[in-house]
Amino acid sequence: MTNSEIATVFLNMADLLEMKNDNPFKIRAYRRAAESIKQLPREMSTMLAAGEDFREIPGVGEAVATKSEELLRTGRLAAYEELKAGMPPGVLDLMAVPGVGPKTAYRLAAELDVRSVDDLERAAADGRIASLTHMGEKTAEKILREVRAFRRKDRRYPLGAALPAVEEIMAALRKVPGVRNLTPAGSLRRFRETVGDIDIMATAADPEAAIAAFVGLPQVVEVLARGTTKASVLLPGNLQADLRIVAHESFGSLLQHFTGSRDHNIALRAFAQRMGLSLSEYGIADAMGKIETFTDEASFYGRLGLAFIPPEVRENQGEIDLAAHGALPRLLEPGDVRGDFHTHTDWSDGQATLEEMAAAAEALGYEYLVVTDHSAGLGIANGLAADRLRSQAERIRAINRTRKRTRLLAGVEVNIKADGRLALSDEALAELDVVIAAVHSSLSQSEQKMTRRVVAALENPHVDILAHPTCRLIGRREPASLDMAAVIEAAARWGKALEINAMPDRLDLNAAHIRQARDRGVMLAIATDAHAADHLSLMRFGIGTARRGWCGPKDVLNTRRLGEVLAWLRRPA
DNA sequence: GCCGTTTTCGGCCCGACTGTTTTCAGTCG
Repeated sequence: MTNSEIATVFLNMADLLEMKNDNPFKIRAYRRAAESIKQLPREMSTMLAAGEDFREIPGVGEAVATKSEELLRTGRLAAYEELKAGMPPGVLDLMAVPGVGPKTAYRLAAELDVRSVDDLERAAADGRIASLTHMGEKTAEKILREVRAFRRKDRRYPLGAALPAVEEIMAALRKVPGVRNLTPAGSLRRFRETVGDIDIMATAADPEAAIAAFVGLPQVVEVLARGTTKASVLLPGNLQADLRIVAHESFGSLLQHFTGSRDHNIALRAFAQRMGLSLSEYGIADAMGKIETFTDEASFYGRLGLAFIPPEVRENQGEIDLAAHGALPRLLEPGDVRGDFHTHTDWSDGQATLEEMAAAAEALGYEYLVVTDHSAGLGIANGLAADRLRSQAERIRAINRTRKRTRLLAGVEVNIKADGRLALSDEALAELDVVIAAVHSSLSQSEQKMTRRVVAALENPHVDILAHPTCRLIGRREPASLDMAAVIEAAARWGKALEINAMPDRLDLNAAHIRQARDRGVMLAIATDAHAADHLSLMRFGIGTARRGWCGPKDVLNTRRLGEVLAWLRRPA
């Protein structure tokens, strides 16, 4: 049973308890524990096998620890089954519809025998919902609208699609006179790999002009709401974007509030409360109720005695305590990056020539660019066998003689075959500056098999970096089942680096695994997997993901100078 | 149910919006 399955059980328990009007703080405790479990960097099954205490997990105490263990050992939870048995069937499913919470779901299930979203739509359409006490026509209409939107709406959007959309909108709004402080908020600002909708905040001399410009953008498909300081629109693909024009004096607290995460804000308010202060989006109130306002986030956090907390780590994962002690790590910044470790050219399936890639790397000011075309082998277009690889390395050396600013390193992305052997001989690999190894096929192997396979590749003394370790494609392909703790352990033992693949649809490793690897002292290499010259600019997605994994410059290989990188590559096997 | 540089008991984040209501409950972020 995975962490996310366990978390779902506790979230469902919280909903069921809420339907029964149980103690709201108990309900919140279950939700907090679930959130904490969902964000764990390690599988609870692994922790159980290692004999670790679940009560070390924030928000998890005696009860949740025992229940988690029961779930892991038996696959069921008696208390949960009992709770469900006392409730109308299907009641939890109704809550998938926005606007239908536990109380509404329970009433509809109990009083109208609504058991599914389909039932819900019928009950809303035929007047039964409107006939209930404390509900009416408007409630029924809203539910009907939400059910239909729910059916056609894609849930979350990949950051790689949302971020360019936001930048386009902001570029247009920047041209509106008097618009200042344009900043994205929400999960996009925190660099989550997917976002639910887009939130943009700004101050403006003439808010209504800013709103008018926003709803008038050419990419707007539909205007959902338009007020004097806030508007919501639908972009292509049903992506919702909100613009909020806020007062300048409260911009800091408002941006902080709308950046979240929810859990970070809850924890921050609890922290403030212990100081006798009360937080809201409008500022910080003292015991007398006097509100102090903040024009920027740093002074808002500062008033609480906290260092500025970067948006990427605002997930209630210990950042508040560290900020209170001035002990937050300095996170990686774009200017720290000196090169890229995973790129393709037209020698295999890339689009650009070696020279074009070198020129693009120079334009970025890189000290080095590692060329890692695919190896020959199973299912990979135009992969290089040993002889072509040798020719490419010669060509690279020739280019290095003419270009001084960026050094090309000869590498390969060698395929890890289904049995864990590599697609190139040790002799061929030995001639190269950098070897990255990656799985590309047989992705549905069992966890044991896949783990053994990847660990075997890491064990090869010529392999330097494991690329896109889980092979996931966000929204399209689930990660391969892989015991990441074992992979990290292997990388630590043999001094290998793990890749943070910066392709926005990969972002692999993910933030939780990055933090786990970093905490274990494993080197990380951020790489774009570029298949064209302009893909080198995707590095920022890798940097954002590394920041979500708490990485600073020393945790990341490509912050090193060329000489240090070459020394690292010669490390003893 | 969880948790402790105010507590092992007594607290637990805050505000807006909506709809159905004579004062508030539910939902959301």
